[in-house]
Amino acid sequence: MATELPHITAAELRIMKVLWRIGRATVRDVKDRLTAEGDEAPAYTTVMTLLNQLAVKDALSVDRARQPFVYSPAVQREQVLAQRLKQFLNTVFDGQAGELVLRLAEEAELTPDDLRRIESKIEDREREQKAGDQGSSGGGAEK
Amino acid sequence: MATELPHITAAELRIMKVLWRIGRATVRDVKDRLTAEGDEAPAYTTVMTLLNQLAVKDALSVDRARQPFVYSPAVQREQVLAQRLKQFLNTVFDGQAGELVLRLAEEAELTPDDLRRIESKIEDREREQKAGDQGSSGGGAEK
DNA sequence: GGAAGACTACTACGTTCATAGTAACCGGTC
DNA sequence: GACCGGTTACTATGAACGTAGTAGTCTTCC
Repeated sequence: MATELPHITAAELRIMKVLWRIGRATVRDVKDRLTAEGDEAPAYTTVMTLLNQLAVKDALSVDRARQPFVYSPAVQREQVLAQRLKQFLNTVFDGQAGELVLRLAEEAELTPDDLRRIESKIEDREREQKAGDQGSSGGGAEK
Repeated sequence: MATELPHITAAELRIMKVLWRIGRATVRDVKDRLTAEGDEAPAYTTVMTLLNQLAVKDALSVDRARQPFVYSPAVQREQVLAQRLKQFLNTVFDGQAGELVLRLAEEAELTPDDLRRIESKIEDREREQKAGDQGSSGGGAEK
C-alpha cells in the first residue's frame, strides 16, 4: 500500500507544510505564503525548483491544464511526519522512545494539557490491547 | 556556559555514541566497536577523519601524548541529544511537542513502563512548579 | 641501525542539497 | 501581429557530507 514514501529534504518539507495547510497552490501562492510568514523566504525560482523536485518524486501532483500550474499534496502529512519521527527516533535515540519523551517532559516542552491527552491516548491503547487479548479472566498481566 | 554546541552530522553522531559509551578510545577502538556492532562499519581512515573533524569542532578532546591518540568526549550526550531533539521538534513538528508524543503513543513506540516513568516525571514537574510558586523548601532537584 | 608495521596528516572524489539565474514560452492587449 | 508581463524549463554553482586513499612519520623489535 504505502508506495514507499519519497525522501523529502528540509527545504522541501517547508514547502510541503504550506501545501498541506492550503491544499492547492501555484508557485506564487507558496512563495507569498512563505514571505508572509517572515521566515526568510527563498526566491521565486527556488520555490519553483523545490515544487518541481517534489512533483518528480510524486510527493505532489501537478495540474498542468491551468496555466499557472497548480500543485497539490500527493502524500499525507501524517505519513511523512511519522516516517520522519521514526527515523529520528532510531538514529538519535536508538529507538528508545521513552528516553525521548522523558527528555521532552524535562525540558518542559509538554504542557499539562498535552499530558492529559497523552494519558488518555495511552489508556485507549491499553484498553484496546486488553480487548484484543480478551477471554483473559484470571488477571495474568502479560507483557 | 554552553559554549554553543557544534553541529554534529549523522556520521559523526555515530562516532560520538561510541565515545559516550566507552569513554576514551583510539581510532582502532572505535573502528572495532563499530565493526562488532555489525552496522556496516566505515573504513579505518574514515573513522579517523570523523574523529578528527569532531576534534576540530571541539566535540572531542585529544590526548596526543599517547601514541595511538586517545579521544574522549568534550560535549555531553545529554546536551547534544537535547539540541537535536529541539531542532527536530521545531523543524518537523513546529514545536508542537504534544503532537509528537501523541504520535509516538499511537505508533505504540511507548511501552507501558515508559508511560509510568513519564507520568511520574510530569508529576514531579507539577509539584516543583507548585513549590516554586511559593517559598521553595526541600527537595528541589537541581540540574 | 634498519626493516616492518601501525598510525597520522593531507588530499580527493562523488553525491546530495539549497539556492538561484537565464532563456524560452504563452496568453492577453493595443 | 508585435509586445509585455508572468510563467515554466533547463542549467549552474557552491557548500556540506560521507567516504576513503596515499604518503609520510613514528615505534618497536631484532
